[in-house]
Amino acid sequence: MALEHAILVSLRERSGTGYELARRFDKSIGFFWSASHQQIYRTLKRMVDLGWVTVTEVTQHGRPDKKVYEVGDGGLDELRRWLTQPGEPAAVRMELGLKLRGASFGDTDAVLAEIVSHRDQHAERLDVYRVFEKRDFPDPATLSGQRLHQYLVLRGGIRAEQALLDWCDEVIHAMKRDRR
Amino acid sequence: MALEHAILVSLRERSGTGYELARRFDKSIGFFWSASHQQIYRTLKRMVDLGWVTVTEVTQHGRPDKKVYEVGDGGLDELRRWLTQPGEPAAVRMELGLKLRGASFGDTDAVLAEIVSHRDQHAERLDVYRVFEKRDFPDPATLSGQRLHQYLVLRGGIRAEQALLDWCDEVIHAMKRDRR
DNA sequence: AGATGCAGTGCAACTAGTTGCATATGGGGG
DNA sequence: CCCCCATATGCAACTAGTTGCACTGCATCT
Repeated sequence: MALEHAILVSLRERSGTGYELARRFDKSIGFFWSASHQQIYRTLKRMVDLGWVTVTEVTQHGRPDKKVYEVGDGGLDELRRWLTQPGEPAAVRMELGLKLRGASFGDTDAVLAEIVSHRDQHAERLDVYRVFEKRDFPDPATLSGQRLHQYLVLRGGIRAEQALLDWCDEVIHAMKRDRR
Repeated sequence: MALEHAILVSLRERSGTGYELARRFDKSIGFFWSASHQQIYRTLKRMVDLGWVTVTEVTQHGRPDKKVYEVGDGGLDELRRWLTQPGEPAAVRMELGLKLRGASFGDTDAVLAEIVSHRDQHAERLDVYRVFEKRDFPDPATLSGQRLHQYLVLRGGIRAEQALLDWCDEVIHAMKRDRR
């Protein structure tokens, strides 16, 4: 599984609490790997047992105490091991494709309406990514190392959303034409 | 979950055995929804209990007996219900993005090598899809109904693979430049 | 005063999906 | 003759991920 590795990458960039990790998985990391806070807490516990991360309890004033996690030597070893170990290319999972394929057994217009709605959501995400791109990486040609890698991951998100958006538009166009 | 619905769509297009379904999930349906045979057998059993599909045992000569599944009225109802019920847009899950983001903590060249390998696999899949497109849908402008939907799903696969391929090329180019 | 929201951690029960194994029939190749 | 392959179905045990709930404490909005 990769959640451990997602956590290792994120904690390596900056140490933090389970709560903070959950926030990150709603934002940057979450653009290409999602996880709920329950899953994160459970996994952090397991990672402590494995010796991959160390935990420090921090007493706070005015808010609940927290546990700050850091990547230990075992975690670094595992990170490096995972990075060199090849994996399978991602299997595409398009629920909308499934619905489209089944559309003629039900309400074709309802499926079309859902595709229109998804189209708009992809357009919105794409806008968000484009803003990040302009704001955080105004001059991509000068990037190097970790910063370059971050930029390239964002480029992947942009390409994925753009492809989904274009596909939705193609489907909407073709289905509207077919309805006439 | 959507496996039930994937099976309903597939069985609606043509009735068949669990084994046959598993074959289909290795091919056409599998391009956008994968499932192992164990999962399929278990789900089929549950669907019989739910009254969504009916099963007929067929004695065979020369090979093991089989169970042919068909979509029943309950299954058709469920299919229609599912088609009108909106769902979330797919969360993008890019393990390669994760590795890229973590690359600077380990062996950058190993990550690059994996991206090159994935690039080739996406190119291969894309070729397969392009062959299907030319062979099965030589004149897309004339398509209608179910055939049109099948074509559009294939178009989604093509766009997804093309986007992944282009992204891999962008990453490879940028990382090679950075290495110099 | 009460509601809402953010920060913070966690259990219990469930659904989804994977991996390894077991079993049976019959055909083809070494 | 034995092993592998294709057809065909399935259990058991595991890992992964979701959903719903419970608790604390402070700040801010109504």
